[in-house]
Amino acid sequence: MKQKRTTIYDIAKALNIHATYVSKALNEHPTINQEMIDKVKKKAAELKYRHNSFAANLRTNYSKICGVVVPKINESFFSNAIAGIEEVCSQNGHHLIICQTQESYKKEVEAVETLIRQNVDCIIISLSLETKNGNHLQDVLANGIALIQFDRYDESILSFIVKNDNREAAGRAVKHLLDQGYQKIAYIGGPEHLKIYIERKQGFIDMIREAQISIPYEYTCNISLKREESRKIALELLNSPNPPDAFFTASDFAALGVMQAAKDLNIAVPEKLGIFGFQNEEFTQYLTPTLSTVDQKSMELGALSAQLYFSNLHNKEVITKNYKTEIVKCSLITNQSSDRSKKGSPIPKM
Amino acid sequence: MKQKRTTIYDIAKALNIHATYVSKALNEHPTINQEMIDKVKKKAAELKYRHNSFAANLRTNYSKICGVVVPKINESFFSNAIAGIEEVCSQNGHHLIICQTQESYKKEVEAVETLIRQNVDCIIISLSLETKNGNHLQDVLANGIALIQFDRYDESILSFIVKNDNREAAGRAVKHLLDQGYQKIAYIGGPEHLKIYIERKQGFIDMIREAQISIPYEYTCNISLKREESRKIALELLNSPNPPDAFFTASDFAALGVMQAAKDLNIAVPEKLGIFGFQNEEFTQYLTPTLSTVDQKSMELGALSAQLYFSNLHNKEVITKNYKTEIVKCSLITNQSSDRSKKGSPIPKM
DNA sequence: GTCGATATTGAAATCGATTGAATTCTTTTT
DNA sequence: AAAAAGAATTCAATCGATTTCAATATCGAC
Repeated sequence: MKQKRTTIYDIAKALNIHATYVSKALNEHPTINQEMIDKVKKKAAELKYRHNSFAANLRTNYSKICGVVVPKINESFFSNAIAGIEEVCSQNGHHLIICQTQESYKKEVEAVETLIRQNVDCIIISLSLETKNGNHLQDVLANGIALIQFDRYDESILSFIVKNDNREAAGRAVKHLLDQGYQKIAYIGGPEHLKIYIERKQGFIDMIREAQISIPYEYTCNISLKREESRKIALELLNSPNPPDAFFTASDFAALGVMQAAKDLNIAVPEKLGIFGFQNEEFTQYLTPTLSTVDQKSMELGALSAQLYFSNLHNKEVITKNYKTEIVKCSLITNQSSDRSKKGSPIPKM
Repeated sequence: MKQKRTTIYDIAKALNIHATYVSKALNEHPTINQEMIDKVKKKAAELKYRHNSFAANLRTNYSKICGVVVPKINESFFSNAIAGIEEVCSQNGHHLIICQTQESYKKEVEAVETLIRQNVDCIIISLSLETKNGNHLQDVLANGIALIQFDRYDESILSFIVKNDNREAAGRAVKHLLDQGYQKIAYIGGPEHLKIYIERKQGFIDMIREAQISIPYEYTCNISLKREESRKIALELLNSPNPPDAFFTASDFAALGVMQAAKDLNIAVPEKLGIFGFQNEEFTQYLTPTLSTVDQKSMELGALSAQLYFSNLHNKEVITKNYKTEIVKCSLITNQSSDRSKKGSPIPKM
């Protein structure tokens, strides 16, 4: 059985004043003089009083809780984003309920449902891979809950969007490969119902076009973000009559698969094959050779998402409908897997 | 402004019955017949009714929320533990509020305070490195909130404890090193106000004693879990007149530092130096050579922690005071860094 | 010393669901 | 047909904080 907690009534009784007064004192209501505020606070501490969020939230209809929905909390991109969100939220006296979708659409719908039920003030979400559209987010808006999408979003839903300059960053990564002398660059991307993968591919195409080179049709593939799949795809391409001399992938896990394929076939990286990933997973720096990747500034991305809530949506009487899309610029991390300048056996950075 | 939600009163009005009845129907109270239950549920769905947790929780004093406090959600040990906790909690209709302490005592106290305020039913915690004692957990118990400590615990606090067989697992790891022919094994551990580090060291000592070998005093060091620190310590030891031929460390990050030191000094691993870590961080499998480590079965550990709540503490009128300590057995992952059987240049597993 | 203005404090309603007791309605029993 | 038993439904109180409005106290001015 849970203990009965100290309430404002207990404090009121102890001080022989009215509970209303206690509430006001604790909230430092302007009509209460400082002396009383101190007195009440002292007694509250003495009686180990703790504000009961439920009662307050029921009355005010605000929970000071942000719901966060991400595919996996243990992918570093997301865990860093959460760290950013948490920092900003706790600065603003808000707490986090975190839900994981495991890339499942069904779990995502459930998570959103749960968060609405929990009466969160705001939902910060990154869609699952299975999610084909964001219609389930309409419910969030209908309940007057602030909505912010980051990284993986559906732009047809009215909300703030925080994303990377995926297209430009992809372009810069490909440019780097070209600058290193790679000519036949293959691309392994993700499912194209998600905008980010369209953009990354577009950046790849932009740069290939700009360099006025042409690549065979089979060099671009949109289906795989996972290690094993990418490994197979890379093996096939590398064994073909006209193999690529570099890979740009939309995920580090895909790049890892490519690296594995190169090892399988005893192809030297970066000498014979350049590899460039995307996402800056922690493991990229532990590989041999270390993997070049695009850092999405995930922590900043998360922090910015939360900031948008506090500066634009929080406590705003009328939600102004001028939703913006904020862009966080990626930075390139060029590691050994794409760096031909130091030829010969690379010395691990470690 | 947040929307006003549909309430049981709205449903009651629509069906011309009493709100109480709606509540009971939705909860499938035994005195309500099925026909009515269906009718009410149908109308509820029609009106997009959502149960308001706050109102219910205020009344019942139960929130169906478990608070989780961990040092860092982005260390794989913890994120896997959280995944295990989440699975069990969601199976039991509970949600998670997750707090990060960043290994800071102050943040840990705040997190616990916050969770009590949020009226969570249960707190599952793993202490921060800075935490010297668990006195702040006394408040949790005083509020009748169930308490479960895992991995890093203070045994003087009355609670369930879920931990690994640290001592035995450490012993097995050291045994493995001995079996591989290493004789001069050094140990790098963590701060000994945390029981787990005492235990791991104890396991190390047990096995050294059992093998009837002696090691110099300076071979054991308790101060470092971090990469850079360990690297320095390893460099010093390896440069000493009587260098160790193997390291057993209480954390993978420390092992990583040792590996780095070996590389700095051009010492072949595992030929000249064996390394064995602890925790099974994801990166261990991406290193060259791959790092041997102890898998703490973190997901099971988390799941078991949550299960203890549901099977022993949840809805129990009198909290029976026979708290138990549950042990989850670790499994050894012997990788290249300690495996002399395949001599010569190791082929990465990848 | 009275009036009015301002500063303090109190009363009462409210948020939405739950719960046990009370009431009404239905069915069975005699 | 009346009484008893049982099922279905409603009543009323409650959880703890907030908030609006009313009441009282305090102070200065004339």
